[in-house]
Amino acid sequence: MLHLSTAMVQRPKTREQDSQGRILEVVRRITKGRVCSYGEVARLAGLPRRARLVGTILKTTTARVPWQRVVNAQGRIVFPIGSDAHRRQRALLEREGVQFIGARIDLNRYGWGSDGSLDELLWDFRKR
DNA sequence: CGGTCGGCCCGCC
DNA sequence: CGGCGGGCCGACC
Repeated sequence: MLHLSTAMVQRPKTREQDSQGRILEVVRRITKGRVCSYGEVARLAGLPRRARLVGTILKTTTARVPWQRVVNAQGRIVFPIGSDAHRRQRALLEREGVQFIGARIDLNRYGWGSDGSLDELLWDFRKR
């Protein structure tokens, strides 16, 4: 399991960097074959109501994180259907076993949190 | 189901 | 400092 300290190799100085670190840390932990919404990632990172920031960070970061596992609260890829980005994200998700119904993912089935690893995350955060 | 409307809050002019 | 818009969200029609 990834230890928290490994994700913080570069200690954040500003609040912005801190937020970014926390968000990327949560995204990194989303289990393969699961998805999580922007808003949920924000909440888990301790940044409620910052869904848009999650999007901004995923767009700009160069860090290798499983960005494809973040979708909107309706279980849909945010990129326009037909765009390269949309196809790319969908292909990555399908490759890890996530099924689509039309353009939608059933969050009750593939939403992160129904597989136990989320409990580990919360436990880790509580220990800090 | 799809469309709109605020609300959100920071990042970037 | 003031405005604007974003890989969003929930409520509502």
